[in-house]
Amino acid sequence: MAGTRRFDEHTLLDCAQETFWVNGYDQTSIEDISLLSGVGNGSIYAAYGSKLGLFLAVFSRYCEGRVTFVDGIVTAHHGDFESAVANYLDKVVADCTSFEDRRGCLMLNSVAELGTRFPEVLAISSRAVSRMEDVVTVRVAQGIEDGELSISSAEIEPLGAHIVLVSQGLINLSRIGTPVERLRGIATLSGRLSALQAA
Amino acid sequence: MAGTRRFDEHTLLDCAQETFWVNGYDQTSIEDISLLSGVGNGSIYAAYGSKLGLFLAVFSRYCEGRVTFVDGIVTAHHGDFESAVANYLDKVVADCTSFEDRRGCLMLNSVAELGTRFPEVLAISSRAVSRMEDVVTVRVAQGIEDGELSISSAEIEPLGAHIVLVSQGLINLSRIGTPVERLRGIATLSGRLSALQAA
DNA sequence: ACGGTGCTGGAGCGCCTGCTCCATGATGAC
DNA sequence: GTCATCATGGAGCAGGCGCTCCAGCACCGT
Repeated sequence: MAGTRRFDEHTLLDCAQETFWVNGYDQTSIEDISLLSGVGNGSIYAAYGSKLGLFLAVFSRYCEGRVTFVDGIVTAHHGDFESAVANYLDKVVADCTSFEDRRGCLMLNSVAELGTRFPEVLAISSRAVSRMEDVVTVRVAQGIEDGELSISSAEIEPLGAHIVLVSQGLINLSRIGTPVERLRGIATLSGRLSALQAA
Repeated sequence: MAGTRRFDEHTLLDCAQETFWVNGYDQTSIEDISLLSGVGNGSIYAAYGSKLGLFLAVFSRYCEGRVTFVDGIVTAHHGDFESAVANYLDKVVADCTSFEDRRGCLMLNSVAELGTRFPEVLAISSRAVSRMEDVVTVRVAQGIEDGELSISSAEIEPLGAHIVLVSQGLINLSRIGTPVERLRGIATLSGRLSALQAA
């Protein structure tokens, strides 16, 4: 077939993600992305149809990545339940404070900016959050099986959701510029509480 | 003095807040606010200087209101520590689910949309969050005094921050459309964990 | 009554940006 | 080697918006 795609989709999505993440959706113009990535706007519109189309491609990929990130942390860790929670929250804090501009999480930022306007953003986000909760909930269930914590079975799922919620709260605090040490202090306490260990 | 202000500032700020909250900063035009409030744009620019100036006036007032909201809930409640936390989280869930469009919290939304662009937004927000944490931390300290929970004094402040963080996490979940019953379930568990009561 | 002060709000300017169009040339089939 | 195909990206269009300007008028002090 003639006329095969010549631009590198991976590079384009990386550039677009960076710009959307730092500047937000409305403050990002297609021209910004075009200049940064070297891909002309005609090619972008041919491939994604609209600015929103490009954004949703970026956004879906990002959310997938976040789920994988959480899954990686939880799956890779070996240790009791309390240390698993502590490890998870530590990794989240380390991740979100690694950006000097404290840009937060593209998913959380986009939900706040675009949730009302574009239902697709809410749909993609809530699916991603659900999957994160599933990953954590599985670890909670395993903790019960191993006798590391005792809660009623009806509370397994809320506990998974609670832990994910706490991680998002930490990212939020980091977004407003909370110092790392303080974040770590809160994360440590939150982790112990989530593992039902009196402080 | 001649030429006294004729438009009602309270009405203007209410209209502006509503529009900024529902549509976000960038999607709100001065003309929108002008039409909704009946105040001409010349008057708005005379009073606030710029779109950002108007927004910051709205935003400061909103954040003040949120601190007062939290303070009112915590101060008005009489009961043991666990019920105080449960009551606080319940009220927050009730508040943010009372909007059918699940618009979330103007403070959290604005931090996400404008945090990078306008440092003033971060400054105002972090001050407001600090004050909320202070209010809750005072109640935690009182709980210790009353012998309702035993944690080291170094953990009083992180626990206050943790509880505020959880409330923001719940608002976030509500923003993506989580059903009320599920929010309440998570809030109940989170409350018990925060009060160091095994579930 | 009267005059002046300064608020008011509609009209308009300039800029930005999402999107379209099209001449170009690289590509692959034959 | 030749040709048809189609991605490419710069130029341009149309609409929206932040902000300014100014003529008019409501208000208050005298």
